[in-house]
Amino acid sequence: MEVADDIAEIAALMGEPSRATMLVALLGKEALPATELASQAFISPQTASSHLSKLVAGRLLTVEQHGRHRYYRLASDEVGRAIESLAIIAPPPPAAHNTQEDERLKTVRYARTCYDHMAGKVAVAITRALEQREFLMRSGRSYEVTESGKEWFRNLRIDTDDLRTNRRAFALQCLDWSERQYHISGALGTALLDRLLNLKYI
Amino acid sequence: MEVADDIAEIAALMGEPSRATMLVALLGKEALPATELASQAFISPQTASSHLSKLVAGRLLTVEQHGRHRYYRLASDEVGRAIESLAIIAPPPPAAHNTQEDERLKTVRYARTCYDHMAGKVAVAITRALEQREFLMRSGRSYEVTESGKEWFRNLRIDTDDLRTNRRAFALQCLDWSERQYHISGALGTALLDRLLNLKYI
DNA sequence: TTTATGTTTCGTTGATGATCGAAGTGTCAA
DNA sequence: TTGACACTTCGATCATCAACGAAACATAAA
Repeated sequence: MEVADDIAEIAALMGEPSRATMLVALLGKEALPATELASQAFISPQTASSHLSKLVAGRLLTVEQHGRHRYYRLASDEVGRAIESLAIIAPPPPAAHNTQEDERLKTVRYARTCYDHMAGKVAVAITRALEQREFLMRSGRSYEVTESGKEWFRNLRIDTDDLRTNRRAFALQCLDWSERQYHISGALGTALLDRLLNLKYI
Repeated sequence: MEVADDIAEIAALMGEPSRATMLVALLGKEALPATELASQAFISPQTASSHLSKLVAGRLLTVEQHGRHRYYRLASDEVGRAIESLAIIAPPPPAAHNTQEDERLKTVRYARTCYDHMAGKVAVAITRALEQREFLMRSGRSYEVTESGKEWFRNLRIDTDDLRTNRRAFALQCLDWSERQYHISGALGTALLDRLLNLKYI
């Protein structure tokens, strides 16, 4: 199995805790120097160097030399997506022990655009608020907009009837790995995000 | 890093060649017994048993006992998606040595529904055909439907103007890992697939 | 130049884990 | 009951690889 070996190679690179930590660290930031990554993973610079060179050889990271620093970043969006897709399968809700959460993790969670649709704390919060005010209702795997919801969206100059024409991608529930909660994606989510960005709410 | 450890655990499970082979084998089929998986991975039943129990413990697979057989299957669509997302990052196009391709691989590639949108050989072939007849034109990251294309779709009772109302998810290019080619996804792709399934073309 | 800092290479150690033989349990068929 | 088959558990072997100390290299500031 040619393909399986390729997959195994990539997965093995991500399957080592120190490397996984560095990769996740790079999910949030744009690029980080080797020393910073080493300290985040609690390993010595030598060990980090070894890991990083493997990640580069495996095409998961790219390097850029600036003076005596070497800045590492994810090689592509696909790598980021792959890491997220693994996070989604991770163990079920960790039994709510929110006490003193990791600060870096918060940064990642906060207002992450998630490439195409809304995600992260903002999106989840907005979605929950919309649900509580009964502007949005869950319906199987997607959301329905209520009458009062239509009006609310209209105030934001978002025509839900217009978007709805294509029912399929209208307002899907989308599992956000960092919050492990559902939020809206699809056409409605994108329209909402665009609008909020225009209004500079975010 | 709580999250990173979770990711590492999942990735480590996928990062062992024998396990990866079994997972990929399950991507195509619905469910397979332990012995079959063992032979596909070229390992003894004992070793396979060990791997499979780890995959079940890691929530990547589920088991179902039928008589003296145990049928394993992917635990969820998310697991399938994660495996695919890893395959996408795999080494660049393997330099076209199509001679005598693995038979099982072909089976996976053929007419794979890819959960939500069209994928696999059929979808790629259809998409390319549509492009060649100039029913479809690439435009950045999405596709545009030409005038002659509109008519062709209308014959299939697919109203492109209707779908187009929501421009965003209308007809995205979607990279299929098994073919490493772009094909259509989004509203148009789904509508086309539904129609073809109804007409029993597939 | 000297000194400090960022990073790599080398060599060794130690732990983890894949593998299979041997032996066991459970299920089906004769 | 007696086999045959599907699968698991146990135990031992063996290879892989993460980790760091030591040393080297490279760049930048003193």
